[in-house]
Amino acid sequence: MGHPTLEDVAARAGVSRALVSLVMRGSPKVAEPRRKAVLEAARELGYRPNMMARGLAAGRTGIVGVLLPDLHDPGCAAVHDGLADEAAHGDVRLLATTGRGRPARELAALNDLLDLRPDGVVLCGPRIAAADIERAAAGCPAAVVGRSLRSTRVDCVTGDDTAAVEQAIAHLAELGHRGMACLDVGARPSPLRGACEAAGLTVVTAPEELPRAATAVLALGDTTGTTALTALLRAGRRVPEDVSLIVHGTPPGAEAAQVTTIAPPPAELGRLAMAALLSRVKDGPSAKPQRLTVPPRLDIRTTTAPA
Amino acid sequence: MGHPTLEDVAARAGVSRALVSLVMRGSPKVAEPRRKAVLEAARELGYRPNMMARGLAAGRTGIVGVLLPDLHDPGCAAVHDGLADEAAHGDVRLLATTGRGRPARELAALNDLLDLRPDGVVLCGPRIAAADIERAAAGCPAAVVGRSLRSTRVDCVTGDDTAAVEQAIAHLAELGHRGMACLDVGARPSPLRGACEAAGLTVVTAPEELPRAATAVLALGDTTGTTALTALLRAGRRVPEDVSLIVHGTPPGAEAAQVTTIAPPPAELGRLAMAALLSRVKDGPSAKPQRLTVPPRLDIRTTTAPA
DNA sequence: ATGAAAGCGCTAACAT
DNA sequence: ATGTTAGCGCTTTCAT
Repeated sequence: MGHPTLEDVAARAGVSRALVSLVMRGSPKVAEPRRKAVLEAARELGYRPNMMARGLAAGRTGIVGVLLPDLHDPGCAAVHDGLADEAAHGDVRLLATTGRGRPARELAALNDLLDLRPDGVVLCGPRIAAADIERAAAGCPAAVVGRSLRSTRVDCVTGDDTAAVEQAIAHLAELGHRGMACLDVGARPSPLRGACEAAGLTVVTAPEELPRAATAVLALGDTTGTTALTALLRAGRRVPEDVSLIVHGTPPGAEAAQVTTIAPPPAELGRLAMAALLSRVKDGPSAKPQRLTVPPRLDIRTTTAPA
Repeated sequence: MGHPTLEDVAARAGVSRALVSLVMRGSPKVAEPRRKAVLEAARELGYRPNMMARGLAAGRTGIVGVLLPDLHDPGCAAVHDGLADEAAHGDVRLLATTGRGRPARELAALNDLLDLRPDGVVLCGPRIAAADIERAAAGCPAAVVGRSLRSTRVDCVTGDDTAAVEQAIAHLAELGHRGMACLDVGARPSPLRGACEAAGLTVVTAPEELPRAATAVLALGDTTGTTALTALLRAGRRVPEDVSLIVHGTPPGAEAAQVTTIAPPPAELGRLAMAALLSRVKDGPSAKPQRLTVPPRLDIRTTTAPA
């Protein structure tokens, strides 16, 4: 035989199925002796509720699906932490799928998630078409982190990129730097590149291309954050004596390597998104979508110093 | 109304429910005109199969649950890639949960996974008790990556740690290094530390503690990998001129930073684990457990040079 | 090749 | 406080 069912537990405890169901869901209206007996029987049999059956019968699954573009992105990991923290407040379990870098797979992963009939979905930095997101949101409460959609039903939580660039530049300017450059390694151009150019920064895509005159650099991108530091150091330029470095993003090891960073706190983004989603799940589709913008946080460590 | 059901599709296409079910699962024994009509109707209604109902009725869910200790671990991300690659060969969807660093939460996450009645589960570097793993494996095919269990039903795939240390030391020795040290930053001591000590390496837990005499260091741990490099560089020691560095693990940016690494290829671990699991799913619990050990791979980049 | 009918394990409304 | 019952949406024999 496979897994024991509610019925098995009921038989062993000498009660009805419904009573067991009540006990399993922690209903307060079951007499103590009965409850004890039921729990005991369940334990003895090694019973575990079947979420498939429960979800089907209840019309809600208690699942919140999380779509991640890629597990390698440390920013997404931090967002997920925030999601999980906040999810603890609701009666909800997080289940993650990933697109592994390809939009097509991301869409497939999202569809797999939706087939589970989750109570809601969170899309982290989705690369799929806006129309696909909108379609998903039509059938299931949805929140998006790190991308701003014009939508009537999706909650969006994003960092304030322009402010981030401005603050980074301001910090460097305050330290007396005049020659600043922006380093955007990474396969695709960072969404921040535009803001950097607008702010008058020279943008280069490799450390060697940095103008010698630059005494300060703003590096873009989570994954390439500490890479910029090592590249600089190995090129024989001392940091921060010769050149100051600010990284935009939340690279792993930034703290250990003591690099100054600026970024919207990713866990905060996650927390806000989950909070918005949970309230949307509670209030029904009526709730009007929230569009939250989180200010960046500047963590001054030891890679920035006076010019 | 909520989501359209099989019945809705059947009604619209003017056929029976069973026929639609066959079409949805791609059965070959449905006449072409009918099939077309059904698919058309499904598309028009925006039908999506309900996995809860399907899983309940079919007795299998097509889900493989993946338990990750922590999304921040780049090694686990790579393992997951391998799992996903191999999973594409089976008719299976990956769903991930995480313990976020705490064994208690990891166990909870595992239980949530098991409640879904997955066709199988993969545990990546689990920190929970062996008994808990064994219990899980009793009800559901299970594979473990990165930890070796003595079990009659769990497949285990691990890297060969001793060989890794040996090869790292051999590589350094070949380059003429005699003073070698091992750097094990990280909250908990690395499982490799023992092997390093056994090999006669001095183990220190902070870069400053490295003996000046050491001309080569073996750094342990995925997350702290490039950290070791920056710490060395910023301490004014040139790499590899003054000191050679090998990192054990798969730190993000290792390639970009050109650091020499040694590690079992994590994606390979994942691929093997999923392959083992899928064959176990097919063959039933009868299959005897596989215990696979993957040899390390040495990636010589630019942080190691002759003494 | 297609349809009819019996569940899968559970919840929820109702009855007692 | 506890039991009865009718589904939830689907798969799967078994007829036809």
